[in-house]
Amino acid sequence: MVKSLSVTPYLSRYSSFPTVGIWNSSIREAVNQGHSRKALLLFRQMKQNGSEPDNFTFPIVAKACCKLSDPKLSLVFHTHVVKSPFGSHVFVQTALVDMYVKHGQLVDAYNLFERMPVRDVASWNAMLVGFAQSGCLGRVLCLFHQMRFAAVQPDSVTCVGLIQACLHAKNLKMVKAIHSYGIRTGMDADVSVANTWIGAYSKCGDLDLAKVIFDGIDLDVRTVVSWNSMIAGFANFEKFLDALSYYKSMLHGGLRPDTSTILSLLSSCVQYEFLFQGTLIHSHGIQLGCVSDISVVNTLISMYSKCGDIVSARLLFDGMSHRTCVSWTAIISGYSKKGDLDETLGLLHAMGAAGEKPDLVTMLSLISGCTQAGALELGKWINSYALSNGLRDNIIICNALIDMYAKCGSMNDARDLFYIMPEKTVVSWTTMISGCALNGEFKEALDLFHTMLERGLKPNHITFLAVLQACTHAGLLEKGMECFAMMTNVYNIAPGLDHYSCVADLLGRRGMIIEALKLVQIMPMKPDTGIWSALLAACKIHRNREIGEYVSRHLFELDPQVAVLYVEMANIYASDGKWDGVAAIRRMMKCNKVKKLPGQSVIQVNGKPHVFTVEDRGHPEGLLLYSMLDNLILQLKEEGYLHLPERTSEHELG
DNA sequence: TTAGGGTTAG
Repeated sequence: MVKSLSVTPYLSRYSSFPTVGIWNSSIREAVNQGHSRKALLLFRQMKQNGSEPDNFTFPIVAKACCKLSDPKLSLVFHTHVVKSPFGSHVFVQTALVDMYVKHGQLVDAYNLFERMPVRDVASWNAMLVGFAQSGCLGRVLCLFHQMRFAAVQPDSVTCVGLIQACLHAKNLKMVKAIHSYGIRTGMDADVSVANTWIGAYSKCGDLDLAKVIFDGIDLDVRTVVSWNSMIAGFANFEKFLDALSYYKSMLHGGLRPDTSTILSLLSSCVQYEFLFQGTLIHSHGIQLGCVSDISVVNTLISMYSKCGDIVSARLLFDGMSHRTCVSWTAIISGYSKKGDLDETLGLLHAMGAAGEKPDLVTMLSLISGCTQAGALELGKWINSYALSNGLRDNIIICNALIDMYAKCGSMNDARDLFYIMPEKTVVSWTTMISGCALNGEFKEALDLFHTMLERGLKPNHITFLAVLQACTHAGLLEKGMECFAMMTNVYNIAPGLDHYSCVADLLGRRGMIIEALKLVQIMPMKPDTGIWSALLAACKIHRNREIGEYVSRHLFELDPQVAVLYVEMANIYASDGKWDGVAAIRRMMKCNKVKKLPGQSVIQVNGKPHVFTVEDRGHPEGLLLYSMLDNLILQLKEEGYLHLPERTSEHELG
């Protein structure tokens, strides 16, 4: 039955005896207002009225079908088109190609495209965008060449499609090549093309270039999408303050932010120190009417839990009338990061009871929670859960599980999983190398690194960091220096501060303090407290008071509130018999109001966390623990390990 | 043309 009443508003203002043109305008109006079902009803009514659809009608109806994404409906529509005398018209066939592309039916789209007797720029674009969105860069480039061979002039849509394909392939070089092609052909004047470039460069990590393009768009031409693309770029790299500053400029310029702006901004707000600003954005979202959008609520839950305000996150979650898998994951992730495994598991069960199944991201949040809490048993349970739910075939899940096993000290489980993985990525190898380094399996770490290279995998900056850490902990100076040189010479990876820290630590531990200091002085970035601390520790081990004083001056300047630094320097003076130096440090600590908070270790036994500090006698089984420790030290000495560090090596201070 | 929950290091 045709509900004629529901479609009359679109027709009544034109005529009671509509022509094909009037039918087309009415259908177009319904589609543009988002009323796709009404558009289809109008189309049906048009045919029942005896009006024959023309080459303009079909593309509009195809657009309605696209929005409804119902393959059955599309098939019915296709049969209508075939029967029509306009079925072979280029507009109509292009609309069909586009419809199949939007439904993800690329084979059907391409079959139709290949049989088209005439193709215009829109037909080529529809197919090209289809391949681009599926990440087939090779096919996109091939189609682009064929298009130019067929003497069809590419336009801004072609350009956007090409950029999307390069983004899928994460090919920054190709993005730049297409950018220069776009400039040569004058397509950069189109704001939507410029917006795509901003998005492309920021996704590839080149935020400076994104800024250059953004600045190049005239103020009165910039759209909300231009601003959103820039803000999303900062959000991708968790640069909240930059994102916020652009948001403020956007407001100053009189533009009204939309849901996308709020979502990006919220997703970049991930630190406790920004919680207040996050709350302000939340209220902006309410003013703008965005919080009725479920995605915004999900992101708010995530924002509050990442900023450490799990209570607000839970309030929002509990107040939701409808929850998706993303909502459950956001709150589970919050509790899991907090280390609250009881609540995490409770929510996982509640999720199942509510009829939602955990997906890949939910599983990753759960595994990462176990890793942080050191909950090996629960981690194993999640492993079997993933296995029985068909999620254990996923490389990312396996990588997270390997990391969990390694960080919980269960290297055999990590190995078992690593070796049965049918396919491994650089992340898998890096996780395993890093796990070996963490657990003192230095030879295995280096063997894995070489096997990885032999298999033709390209290590990244994190792989090198893991390898350098293995070398540092094992004291393998030559090997470490070899890998450090390999980074730049073979793999063209510029070492970061962390890599320099590792090498400085490696040199310092071996007593090459002058060489370590020289490295710190010549490196291209400003040394941080970490690298100076490594040098200070080396000065302490090798009793180098002179360089120790120089290093500590830098450290005091950078952060005068770090207690360890005073302790280390006092130890250097004490070991040199310079008691006036020790006294001076004590005075500095008092003057700067520094208090030494002891470091803590946490271990879970039978699901219960136990917290320890240095020389902690407060544990209920403290006496037993220390007698066991003394026993172990005695046994080690008997085995020939004579140079054990003293348990109370720290100089009494504070 | 822009957007939500997440794996390797730190």
